[in-house]
Parts: sequence; structure tokens; C-alpha cells
Amino acid sequence: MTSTPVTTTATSAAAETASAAPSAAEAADGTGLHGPVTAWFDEHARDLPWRRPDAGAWGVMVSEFMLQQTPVSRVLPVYEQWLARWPRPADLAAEAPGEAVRAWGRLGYPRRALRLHAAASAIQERHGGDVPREHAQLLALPGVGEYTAAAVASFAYGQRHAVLDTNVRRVFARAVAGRQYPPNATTAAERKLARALLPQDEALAARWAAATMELGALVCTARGPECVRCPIATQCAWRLAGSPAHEGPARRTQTYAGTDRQVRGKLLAVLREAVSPVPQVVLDAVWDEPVQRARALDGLVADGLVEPLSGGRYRLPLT
DNA sequence: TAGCCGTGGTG
DNA sequence: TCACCAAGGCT
Repeated sequence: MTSTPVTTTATSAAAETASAAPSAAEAADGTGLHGPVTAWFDEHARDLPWRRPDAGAWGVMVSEFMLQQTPVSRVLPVYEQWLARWPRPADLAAEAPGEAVRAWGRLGYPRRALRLHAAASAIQERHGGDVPREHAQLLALPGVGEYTAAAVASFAYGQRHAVLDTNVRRVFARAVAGRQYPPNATTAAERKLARALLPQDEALAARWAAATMELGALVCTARGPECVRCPIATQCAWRLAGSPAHEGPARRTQTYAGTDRQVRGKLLAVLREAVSPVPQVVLDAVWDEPVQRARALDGLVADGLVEPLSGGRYRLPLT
């Protein structure tokens, strides 16, 4: 997507959508996408707990950590338990990191639990227990990258940031770039496009960010996009091009069976369920190949997910 | 920067 | 059935 028509005048489709006189915010939308997408969002947005007014910045941050590479349906129950147990960053920071790992359950990527715990500690130490508002301060927290920093600043504090997740990238790839899928890795061109499409008005920008994500999650999905339900189908560059199939390098496919990741998962599952230190012999039972098993366990220890004790016993980390 | 890091639902 | 996919971050 080298050339993007973000500076074109409003399309006829956009003009049709704005039946009455367009507001100042809509008039600033050179693409004609803001109005239809945010209007669709107002009607179809899911009622998710981290979107409720009482969720707070901490609730938003917890949800963003959990939602990294994990579907909403699996996050919901864990999120509720997590917020009930640790309603403030200080509450989590006061716990052993292993308790965060245990409460993480089977969400996957348990290092996120460790990082969320570390982020809570950093918030307590550096920000007096309040989730910081500044993008740069958010970005400096453990486990917070470009996406999460922008998401928290936008969703929790209503700021104007380009929020570029896999959903938004796919929506932009189709609607603007005319491709079925975005590139494997986020490109500078995508960031530039996201900034260009961001409404000037702060509140509208925050709504736009949430709306484009929701559109990608509910309608403009990876496998079976439901274009008949899409508010910008008539403007979609990919559709207008005849919905061409993805070109270029195959999207990376990652195997799981037989990998260290699977072994780590099995080892950690045992430790999560255990209420007392686990003897080596119990861990040995989860995988029959000793070299890989040892490598996986060493990796967990190196990552801080597992604490080795004397006598060949192991547990989730207390510190 | 490409590879690694979990888990489970699904078309 | 089995790849693909899901609100990424880190090195």
C-alpha cells in the first residue's frame, strides 16, 4: 500500500450516508469512512465489561493484556475473576507473581501474566498506583507495546492515537489498500495510513479506533467476511477490485504439536494446579523425551515462570 | 527482524 | 481432519 487515497474528497457513498448537513467532524473525513463506521459501531458494539464506564483504566489495561492473541470469549470469565480479586494495580502488585500465573489459567502465553504483574508493580512504584495517561509512560511498562499503549490511552482516557491491531490492519488492508490481508509484519506505510485516517477530533478518534477494531472482529473477519453487513462495503477497495485472493508470501503458519511450547504448557499446567512444590519426577511424567523436557523446564525457569527449589522440586514463583 | 511464546475454537 | 486464527510483545 504505497499510495493511499486518503486526501480524496468525500465519495458519493459518504454523501448518501450523511443525509443531513454533515457535522464539522464528518466534514473533516476525506475518506467518507468515519461516519458509516462509527454509526455502525454505535448500533452494533458488543457490551463488553472493559467497555463499561466503571471499568476504569486498570480494567482496560487488564483486558488488553488478556486479549493479546486470545479471543474475547476465553478472556471474559478470567477477566471478571481477575478484577474481582485485584481491583487495583496495588492489589496485584502485593501478590506473588506466581499467583498471577495461576489465575491466568489456560489463557495461554503465561508470560503475559508475569508482565501484567510487573506492570502493576511499576505502576505502584512509578505512578502512585494509578495507570499512567501518557503514551510514553504506558509504553515503558512491562508487556506494553505500541498497540497496548495506544489502546489504553485511547479506550481508557479518550485520547487520540492510531490503534493498529490485527483487526484494524485487516480492515484498512481491504477497505483502503484493496488487499485481502495486511502484510505479515506491520509496516511504516500502515502506520502512516492509520495516522492519516485518524479523525482530528479527540473523542471521535477514540470512537473510530474502537469502531474499526470492532468492525474487523465482527464483520470484516479473516476467513469469512460478511460484506453484506459491512457499512463501508460500497467503498471497500478490495471488493471494488473483485475481492482478489491474497498475493505474495504465504502467511506464517506455526506448528504446535511436538514443540517446546507444548511441553512448557504441559509442565506449567501441572504447576498451576499444584498447591505445594512439585517433585521433578512428577514433571518428568508430562513428556517422555528427556532432552526436550529439560530444555522446556529450563526455559520456564529462565523466564521467571517457574522457581526451582532444593531437592529437585519446583513451584510457581513467590518473588 | 524473524522466530519464539499457549491454548482452544472453527471452517 | 487439520491448518488457520485470535485486541501482541520481546529479543
